[in-house]
Parts: sequence; structure tokens; C-alpha cells
Amino acid sequence: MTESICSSSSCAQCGFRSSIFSSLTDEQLKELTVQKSFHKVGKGEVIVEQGSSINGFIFLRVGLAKLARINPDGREQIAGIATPNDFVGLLSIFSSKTYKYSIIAIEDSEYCQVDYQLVMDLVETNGKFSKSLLEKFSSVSDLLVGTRLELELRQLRGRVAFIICYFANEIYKDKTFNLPISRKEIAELIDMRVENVVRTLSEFRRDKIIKIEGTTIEILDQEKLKWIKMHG
Amino acid sequence: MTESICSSSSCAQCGFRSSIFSSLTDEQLKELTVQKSFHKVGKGEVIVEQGSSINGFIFLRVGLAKLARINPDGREQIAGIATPNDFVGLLSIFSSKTYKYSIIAIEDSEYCQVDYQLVMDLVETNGKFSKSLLEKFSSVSDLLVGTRLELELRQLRGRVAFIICYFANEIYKDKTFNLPISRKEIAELIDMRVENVVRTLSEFRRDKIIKIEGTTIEILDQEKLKWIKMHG
DNA sequence: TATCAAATTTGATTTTTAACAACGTAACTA
DNA sequence: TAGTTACGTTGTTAAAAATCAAATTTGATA
Repeated sequence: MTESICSSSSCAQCGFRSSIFSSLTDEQLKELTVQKSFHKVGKGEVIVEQGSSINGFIFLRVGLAKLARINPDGREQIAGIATPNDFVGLLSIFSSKTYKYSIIAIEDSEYCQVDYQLVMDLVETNGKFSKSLLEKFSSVSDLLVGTRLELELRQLRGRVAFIICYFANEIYKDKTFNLPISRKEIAELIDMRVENVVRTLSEFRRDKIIKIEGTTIEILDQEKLKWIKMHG
Repeated sequence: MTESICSSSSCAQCGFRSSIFSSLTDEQLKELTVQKSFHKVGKGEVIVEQGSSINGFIFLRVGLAKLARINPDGREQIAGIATPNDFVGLLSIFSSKTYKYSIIAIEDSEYCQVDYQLVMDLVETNGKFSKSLLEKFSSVSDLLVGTRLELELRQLRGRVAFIICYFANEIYKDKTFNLPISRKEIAELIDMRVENVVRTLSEFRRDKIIKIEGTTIEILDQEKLKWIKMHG
């Protein structure tokens, strides 16, 4: 998919206006509007490449992206999923020169990139902005760590149930949704093997807990799924 | 252990001076010195209780502390270990009203507590301080997530080897050290069961990879341990 | 449309880990 | 000091997950 300039001329209308950027002055907002670059990427496209040097902040406006890293042995791990209005790649942005994770769109996505120095200038000059940034940073990191610990607490069936509930409740807010990631990616996200993920999904289908049609998943038995998520 | 007032009258001499607080003006530093409370705790003592309301920032000066959470089913997980000059409990501090983790000393420790509002005021008024705080925050979160992912990549033997190397290289910088946590706590840290941790340690001892005397561990075969850490 | 590569699926088997049980030991306490 | 409790240890068994193998489906491409 080709990248194009954002149609909205000002960042004032952006979803971030209401969160991070709400504290900016008109002048700062204008500077941001002029400086930022807007990008559209299709599913599967790489937004940020692991190991590349950090040159800006990335704000996901629309879509979904995975935070992934490839280990020396070639195995890929997915640390988490970034949702709209998330700062992505935020984790190491202030403490590393290079991105430690790739950010890859798992749905058609739109994001804005803002120059690193501009954000740092805002941090230095606008206290309220710093505060918002710290809050955002905090909630993103906290959620990431919390989710990993939640997953570690469970075994295969519980983890798969957790992820289905996660997409249904947190991401799509609907009991029917298009699973944006492959079985292999689910496995990489919950630290299990593809075969076991597939087997578990088939099991859930056999037990009439979920319905699978292509990439669409429908939760049929919310109660049972929740039970497995909590005790399975 | 009874808590006492810090002997050093000013925060200027503190280890944090060189990191987070280096950007403070003399006046701000004085305010900090007056406001902060200094505490000493013995091994095992609770610095922060999970679920209690957040009322301040905690800076670990001396010692070691574990970041632990107890799950509804009573199982404890250790998210990570805080080392001197770490901000602890930082993770959710800007995004939650209550601590999501208990912070418990695993060695005799000293820490300072600074009022939440004072730090927030500094964030709002001192841009350089905000920047330092973001950097610290970033590196702490990044390390925490990175370590969890590293652990997930390994199985039992690799995880135990990882933890031994972690204490030897990162914490004590010595091939001989006093293990500050119990077998059960190692298990909670690497998401395995006590029995398996014990068995693995015994195995390492039998294979002359480590020597165990009471709580003291000595790495005998650095190479073999590293190999297990990477491939075991 | 034919072909190829990747993803999905199921089965069989092995390896890894958890669970259970039992016992020694060290630390704490009445 | 005796008793209690948590910790550490080892063995045995059961459960869970990884691995290996093979077939099928799907999707992209020539």
C-alpha cells in the first residue's frame, strides 16, 4: 500500500488531541501538524524494523499492530498488540538508540510519526505534556507487563481462551470478530506451539464454545469460555 | 527493623543525584531533602503492599527488593527484582490509584519515599527532570519486559541458568554470591515449580557446574552454565 | 488455470513439567 | 525443650506441551 499525506491538515482533530496532546498550545499544535508525517500501511506491512535507529514517535491512529521481536535463533515472539490511540514502540524509546521490537500492522493501519527531537522539546517546555506522556507510558507498560503475567499464570487452554476474550472484549468489543492474526502468531503471543493452538481451537469448536468460519470467530458460550480462561 | 531518619541531611549526596535528580535546582533539591522520608527495612519486610493506595515515589538506595503480586488463587508471581538506584513500583504509578505489586525487601534495604505531588510538581516545572524520569521509566520497563520475554524463550534448565547468571553478572558481579531468594521464589520468578527448581539446582551441582553451600552459590563452570542458559 | 508456498489441521510419540507423596532439616515459638 | 511450620530434597506418577510426520486447505502467482 502506498503511503500518503494525511487528509486532515491539523493534528487538532486527531484522536490523540484528547489524550496526549490536549495540553499543547495552539502554536505547539501547529508545529506538530506541520512536522508530523502521516502513513497508511496494509496488513502485514512493517511500520518499524527491529534494530533500526529510533528517529521518531509513532502514534497508531487506526488499525492494529503487533510488537514483535525475532530472536537470534530465528524464533519470533510477540510481546503485545498495539491498539488505536496507542503510542507504539514506546517502551524503549527513551532508553535505547534502536528499536528493540518490530512493529508490524496486523490490520490495515494508519499512523503518524513525529520527530523525536520535537517531542523531547515538548517534554522540556510543556509540563502538562510531560505528565500526559508519563501517564500514557505508564499505562502502556503496565498493561504489557500485566498481560504477560496473566498469560504465564495459565496453561494452554487458559491462554487460548484468554486471547479469544482479549480480542472479543478489549479490541473488537463484539462476540463475533475477524481474528487478525494467524495461528502461528497466536502461538507466538501466548508462548505455545502452533499445533497446540490449533488443537485447542478445534477443541473449543467441537465443544460448541466458539464457531470458526474462515478467519471469523464467534463466541457461542461466553460463560464456558470465561470459565476456561479463569480455571483452565 | 525500626525505621529511622536518613543520616545524610541532603539528597545531594544520594546516588539518585547523579541520575534522576541531577537536573534539579538547589532550591528544588532542598525541598526534596526536607520532604523525603528515609526508611530502613530488613530482609522480608514489606515496603509497599499490593492494593494499597499510591502516595509516593520510592527510590531504592541500598539492597534488593522483589516486585511481587499475589493472584486471586493465592499463587504468587515475581515480576522482577529491583536493584539500587531503581525506581521501584514505577510501572503503574502514573496510571493507577493503587499499587499493583507488592514491593518486598529480599535483602536489608534502604529507600526514600517522596510525596507523589512533589514529584508531579517537578515534572510540571522542570523539563530536564521530566526527561530524566522518562528515561529511567523507559529503561526500567524495557528491562522488565525484556527479561520476561527472555525467560519465556527458555525451558526449565535454561531459565534456572539464566537466573543464576543474572544474579552473578547483573546483581552481584561476582561468580560467588549469596542467593537472596528461596527456591520457591526462584520458581515464582521463572514461572516454574519449586520441585523442578530444586532438582535443576541439584543437577547443576552434581554436574559440577555450580557449588551450593547454604545460601551461597559459586559458579564453577561459567562456560557450561552459559551454554545451558543459551541452549538448554 | 496450474503450480507452488504457506498455513492449517490431525495423529502419534517423546519430552518436559506439574502434581503428589514422603522425609529431613532449619528456624521459630509456646 | 518440644512442637510447629516453612523450606529443601528426592522419587514416583500423571498431565501438559513439544516434536515429528503427514495430509489438507488456502492464497498467491506465473
